[in-house]
Amino acid sequence: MARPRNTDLRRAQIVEAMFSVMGERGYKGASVAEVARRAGLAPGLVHYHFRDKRAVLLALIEDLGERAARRVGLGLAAPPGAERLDAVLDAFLGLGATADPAEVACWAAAAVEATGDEGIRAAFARVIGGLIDHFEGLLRGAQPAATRGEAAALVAGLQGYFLLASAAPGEIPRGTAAAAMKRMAAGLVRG
Amino acid sequence: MARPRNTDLRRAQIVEAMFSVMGERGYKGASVAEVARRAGLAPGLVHYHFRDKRAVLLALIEDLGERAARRVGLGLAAPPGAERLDAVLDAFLGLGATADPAEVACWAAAAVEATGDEGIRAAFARVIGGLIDHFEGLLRGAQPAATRGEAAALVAGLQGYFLLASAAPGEIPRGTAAAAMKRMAAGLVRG
Amino acid sequence: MARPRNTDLRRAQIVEAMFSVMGERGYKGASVAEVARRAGLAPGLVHYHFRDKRAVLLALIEDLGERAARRVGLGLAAPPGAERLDAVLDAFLGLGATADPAEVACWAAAAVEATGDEGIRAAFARVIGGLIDHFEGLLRGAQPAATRGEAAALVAGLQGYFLLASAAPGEIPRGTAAAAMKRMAAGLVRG
Amino acid sequence: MARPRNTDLRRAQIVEAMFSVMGERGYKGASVAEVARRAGLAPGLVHYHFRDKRAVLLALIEDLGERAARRVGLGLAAPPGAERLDAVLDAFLGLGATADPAEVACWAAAAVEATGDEGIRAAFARVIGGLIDHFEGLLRGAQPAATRGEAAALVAGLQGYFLLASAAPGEIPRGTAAAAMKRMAAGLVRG
DNA sequence: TATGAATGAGGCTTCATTCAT
DNA sequence: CATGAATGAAGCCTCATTCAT
Repeated sequence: MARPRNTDLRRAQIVEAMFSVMGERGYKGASVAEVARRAGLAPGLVHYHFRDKRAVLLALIEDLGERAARRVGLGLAAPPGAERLDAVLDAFLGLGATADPAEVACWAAAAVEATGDEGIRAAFARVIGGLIDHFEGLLRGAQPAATRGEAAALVAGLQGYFLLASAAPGEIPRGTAAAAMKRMAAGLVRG
Repeated sequence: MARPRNTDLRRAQIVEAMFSVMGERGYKGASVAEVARRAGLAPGLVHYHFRDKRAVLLALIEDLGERAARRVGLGLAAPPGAERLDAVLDAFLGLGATADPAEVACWAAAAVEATGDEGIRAAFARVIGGLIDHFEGLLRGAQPAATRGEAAALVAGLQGYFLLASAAPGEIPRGTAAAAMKRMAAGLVRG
Repeated sequence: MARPRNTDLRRAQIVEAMFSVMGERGYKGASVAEVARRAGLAPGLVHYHFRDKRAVLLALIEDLGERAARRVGLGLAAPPGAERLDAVLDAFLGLGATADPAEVACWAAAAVEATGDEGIRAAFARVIGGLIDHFEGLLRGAQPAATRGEAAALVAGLQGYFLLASAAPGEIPRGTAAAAMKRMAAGLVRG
Repeated sequence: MARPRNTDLRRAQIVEAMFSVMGERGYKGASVAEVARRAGLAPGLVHYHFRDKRAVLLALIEDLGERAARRVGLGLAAPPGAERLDAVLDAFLGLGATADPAEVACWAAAAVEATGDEGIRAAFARVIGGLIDHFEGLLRGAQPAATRGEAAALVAGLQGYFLLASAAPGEIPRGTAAAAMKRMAAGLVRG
């Protein structure tokens, strides 16, 4: 007897739905009702598995970090050094087939919420910090004198690229701007 | 009676207040009542001078463009070429004393709204396009072969810097990351 | 131009409606929507004039205090001393035509909320304290050695009478129990 | 399998938990989930053992009656007459070490619910009636001409004392007001 | 009996917008 | 132009109750 626990599954479903809705409407615009609907769940269930809407955002921010880590992972097949950095940048810039408008928009929406909320900011900063860590390693692989500040600038560049790709797509033609982004990164490597 | 028209003054007050509130709480979080309060006006007056809240955002986006143009103007005192580009970047990165958290946060909040609204997106894109124009000229001044895609990447980098400075300030130490940002720009110039 | 302020009127209407609804259903059972309906107002208006539902309760508690003071006032026509105490007790016990089920039930409902909320408790205590003050004076008028503890016991007795008249009316036949209540009070006066 | 029946135990646990929670938050504020948690049971179990939340309240009211009867019992060790009445009053007024905030608050919360619900009112009235019976006997033991109305007034006084001790403790100093309460009771006995 | 997930109604509150003055 | 009250639609959240296991 006793129902089997399925909280992890449900939480994942809800975060996924929040990901999708927030990508379209931002955090405030993502109503809990709509998130539940898109997850195929009853409205009340969201609050059974999460304390409140904010907790869903926190979980989503973790999830964004994992998605980013996966993208980094995609590039690790390449040989170390400049080539590997290049491959990872490709994975992020979506030169391949991995571009995802929702993911891109979620980063921006999460950042906006982070601005006004201490706790969100901390979670967001942790994830961004992890991303910078990854890029610091990649940069060092190509240029041993690379600094953390440079890795941070690189991550900022990617976030900005995401931001504009989402908010002013016409002005940021994915191909050419992405190529220029890589050239900027190359500037760091050459020192 | 011929009461002197003061619509322009009022509109500016309201946009300024929106700028301030939205910098703290985002667009959806900026209630009309709070905007009015911060402008020192009665709530009803906002809708006398603007059709709706969205119209205030549109006006604010214009305003952000003008603020950016002013920053560009700050650098025009420098001699043309690499030095001028450098001076303008300084003005944006706030290496001088011009950093403004509200401005930075407003860009991100506006971008998020642009994602989900055709009209906002168009206005935002126009302003971003104008900014890219400016940087395209600056880049060309330093390196005649520079492309619009490179200018776009540069603007994206600045926006990303703003985003993270606002959302994860601890991870983006203003000094070192800003310096790296300039080095990235230099990479573009050297081609 | 400019709308005339009518906040005081509206607040009074809302408190009156809360008085009525809460007398029937208790505080938690008194939904803001029902309170608004009974006041003939739109639901949102309650929160325009009061920060939240709790603030309405606080205002209502003040109001209960004023209603009680008015009852005390009714007895002040009687000559000082035992007669005046007697007249005030009559006013409270509703031996006359002043019994009001809602008032009686509101006292109990307010007391219950006071139990679990520091701020409500403070407001409730202040009003009860004022009532005790009145009765202390009345007791002293009849028996100079009377103490505040005796006044407190008398007020407690009245509150208990209200409570049971509201919750177990069949067991507290208004006439005979009220008479006994007065006899108990008389016991205090004789010392 | 013949699992041993434990319904009575479970019901008692649940009533005890309701007693505890309701003493802090009132009836409406006592969520079934919190009651279950405090009973150490799963939420669903409450509705297995009770038709609904209201049924728990009805059981709790019975329980309050039994607690009161036990307090009366405490005083029965004293010799009949005025002394016994005195002892019972002591047991109720908590002059000894038996004061229990939850019990006191539960009486008030139950009374409030009784106001708006026929069935609850009946159950509450029955318990109050039983209490009045006890006090009628006690009063008669001390003063043969005592009436039921006097017993009712006495019980009302005790309930009011409970009410204020719970809702405005600062205004009802337990010691002196309790002493005055006893003096009021004495007034009845002397007739 | 027991578990804990699921449901859906309803409550409080916020807020863009309208309107009488 | 200006004021500030008024409206009503959502939105977030809680919770009694049901149900599959």
